Amino acid sequence: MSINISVLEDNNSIRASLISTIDGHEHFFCVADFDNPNDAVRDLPAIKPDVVLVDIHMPGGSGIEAIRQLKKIIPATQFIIFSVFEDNENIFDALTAGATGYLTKSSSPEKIIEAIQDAHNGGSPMSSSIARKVVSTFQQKKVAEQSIETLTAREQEILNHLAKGFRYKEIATKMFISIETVRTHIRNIYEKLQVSSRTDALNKVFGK
Amino acid sequence: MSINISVLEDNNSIRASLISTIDGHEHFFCVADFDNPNDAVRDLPAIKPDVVLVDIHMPGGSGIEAIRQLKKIIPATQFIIFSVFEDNENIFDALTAGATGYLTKSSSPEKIIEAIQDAHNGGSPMSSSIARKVVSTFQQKKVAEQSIETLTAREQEILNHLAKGFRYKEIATKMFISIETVRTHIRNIYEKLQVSSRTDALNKVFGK
DNA sequence: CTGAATATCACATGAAAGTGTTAGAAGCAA
DNA sequence: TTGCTTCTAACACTTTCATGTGATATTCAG
Repeated sequence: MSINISVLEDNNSIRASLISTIDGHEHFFCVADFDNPNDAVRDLPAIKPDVVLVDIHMPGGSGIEAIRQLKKIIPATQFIIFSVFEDNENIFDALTAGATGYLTKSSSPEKIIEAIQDAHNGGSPMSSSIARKVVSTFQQKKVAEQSIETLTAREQEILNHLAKGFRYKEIATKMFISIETVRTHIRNIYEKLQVSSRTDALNKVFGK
Repeated sequence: MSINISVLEDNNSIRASLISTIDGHEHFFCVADFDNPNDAVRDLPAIKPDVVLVDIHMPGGSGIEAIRQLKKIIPATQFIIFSVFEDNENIFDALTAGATGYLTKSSSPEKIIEAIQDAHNGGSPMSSSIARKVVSTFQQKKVAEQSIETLTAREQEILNHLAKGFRYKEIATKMFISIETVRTHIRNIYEKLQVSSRTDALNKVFGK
């Protein structure tokens, strides 16, 4: 089972080095390489490689933007970022654009090979320090979760319905209680959360 | 530089195996082990280990719940899940509860040692297949991003104000337009998004 | 047992939000 | 020019929401 790979990287020597790393592996084939995003966006949809290694900063555009466009056309292709940068901004943007892996340029050839294999097998290769940054975005909700704890079970239940956009009437029906009871609970919720509207309450509890 | 580690795992043989893996390493010390969450929540705050390996399913409670409680008291301690399960539910819950790593029980002793080291050094050790599940939650926003593109600049501006919970009157003042105009824009926004309330619109655009 | 917390229900009032319809001004493209 | 889109604005009407001020029942800990 062979893997077809493409490289998008403006630096000639880095690109050459990547290609030789890839072609040095028995089942890996570098089927196309580009030094600018435009050519890549134009040609890759016809080539449909399994995996593409993508640099972020290139003269002529961002590799992230290229991924955003290509992922719509060839969603089965896996994109791995290959960048010197490790900041939250780039990582987050890359992942939302459709990248499934994130390598730093200091990665060894062995790591690169392993990452390509991982991505092709449905994994998301990334260093554990990058994973931490991804994970930490999940944990920023902890502040909000404290305020939710002051609510009773019934109140939390109603809050979740509010979050889904149900009207008081609908909530009442779903919970087999009167609309007046729903009102009362919501009044208490708002008081505990120190807000005075549905949207404010949701913003307070479920972050922005 | 040595690392103090604790183990929370109900299965006696697995726990013993973990402990021997840890103590077999030069700079690792297993300073405490527990076979149930209650004892761990009671004793760990005084012990303050650097890293804790935590099983999810135990008679007496969930390891995830234990992490949730402990992380508040000893936030510097790193928690690594050690579970047979690899489903979205558990992974997501564990990370929001405060776990920074996620290992499956099939991990080799070498991987375990490496994971402990990673977690202690600020990383989030996890397999690339688990990372993929984390990453995919980021990418689910793509559907929403398409619907936002159909909105005009002015409409998007108003949508953002809606998201912050401002009332029509406030939005009108901020944007130097009449409240009637705000209404009109919002009517158009709702039509484009195929919704009929503020909350529904926000859920549609800014994921749930 | 008693009081606090929770859950339930009610009525009144005004503010806010949503719906239907219409319409003028500006800009841009065919 | 004609037509389309966007931004702007207004009026009428209905529904939903927020607030104030009550009340009763249940549960559970001290």
